[in-house]
Amino acid sequence: MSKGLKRLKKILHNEGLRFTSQREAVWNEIISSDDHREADEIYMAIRQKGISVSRATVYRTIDVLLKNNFVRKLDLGVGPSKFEHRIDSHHHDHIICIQCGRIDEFLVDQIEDLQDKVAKEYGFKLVRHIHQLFGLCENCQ
Amino acid sequence: MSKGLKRLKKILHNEGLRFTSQREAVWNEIISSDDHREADEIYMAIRQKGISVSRATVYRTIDVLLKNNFVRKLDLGVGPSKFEHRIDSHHHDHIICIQCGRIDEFLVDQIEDLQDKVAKEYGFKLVRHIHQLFGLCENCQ
DNA sequence: TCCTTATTGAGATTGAGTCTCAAAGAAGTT
DNA sequence: AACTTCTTTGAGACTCAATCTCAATAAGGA
Repeated sequence: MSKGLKRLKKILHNEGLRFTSQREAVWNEIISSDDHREADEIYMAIRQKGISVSRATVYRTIDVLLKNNFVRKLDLGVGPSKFEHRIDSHHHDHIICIQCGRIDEFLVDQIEDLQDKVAKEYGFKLVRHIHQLFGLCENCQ
Repeated sequence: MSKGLKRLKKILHNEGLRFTSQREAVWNEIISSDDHREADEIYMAIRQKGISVSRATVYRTIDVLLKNNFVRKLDLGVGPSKFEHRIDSHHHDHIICIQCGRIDEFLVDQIEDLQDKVAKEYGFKLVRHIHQLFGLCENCQ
C-alpha cells in the first residue's frame, strides 16, 4: 500500500469515515495520471477496469480528497470541472488553449508575492486563488 | 440617447441585428449599476420597472454585450455567473470574500506584465485571463 | 404599408452536480 | 465468528443555471 494511500486511510479513520473499495478505486484512478480530468472520465476509467462504482460515489470521494488537499479542482468556466492530484506536486497555475483544450502549468514566484501584497492591501486573509491564462497555443494560432 | 447606447445601436446594425426595446432595457439596467450582478437579478430589476422581458432574452442580450466587450462575465466557481459593465472602466481583477461575498477590484501592472511573459514563454497568444483571489475580508476574519 | 427576417417568450430541455433512502458493508465489541 | 452500530453505496430523482424550440411578434428597409 502506497504512502499516500496510507495517509488517506489514516485521515478517513480520524474523521470517523470508512475505507471502502470504492474510495480506494477512485484514489488509485486519480493518482494514476497527471492529466486534468473530469469526474466522468475518472468514473468511466474505473468502470473500464471492471470495478463497480457509481457516479455519485466518484463525486463524493473527490469531495473527500478535495477537503484533504489530495486533489485540486479546476473550474475552466465552461464544461465540467477538471481534477488533478497533488501528490508530489508543488503549487502552480494554468495556461489553457481555448482552441484545443491543452493545459500547461506555470508558476511565477513574483506573481504569488504580488498576490499576497494585494490581499494585505485590501485587508483580506488569503485562502486560495485562481489564475488562469486563456489563449491560443503554438499549434492553434 | 447615451454615447454607449448609440455605439450599441450601431454595432447591432452592422451585424444585421435589431435594436429592440428589450435589448435597450437590458442595456439600461446593466449600465445603471457598478455592482457585480447575476442574470436573474438583472432580469428581476427590469421586470420591477414594469418592462416586459423574459429570462431567455436577458441571457441572449448579455451574450451580445459580452461579445462586444460592453460587459464582462465573472464566474466565481459557485452559483450563477455575475456580470459587470465595462463602460468607463479599465481592466481589473477581483478579490472575493468567501464568507460575505464582497467583491473588490484590483489591478497590478506588474502582474499583467508577468502574465504576458508567461504566455510568451509557453508560445501562447494570450486572449484573456482570470485572476481571482479568495479569502476573508476584514469584517469576516 | 408591405415584406422579409430577426427577436421574443413560455416552457421544455440540457447537463453538471447533489440528494434520497433502502440495502450493503466497515469496523469495533463481545 | 457473530453481533451491533453507523457510514457508505447506488439508482435514479432532483436542482439549478443556462440554453433551446418554435410559433407569434415586431424591426426596419423598400
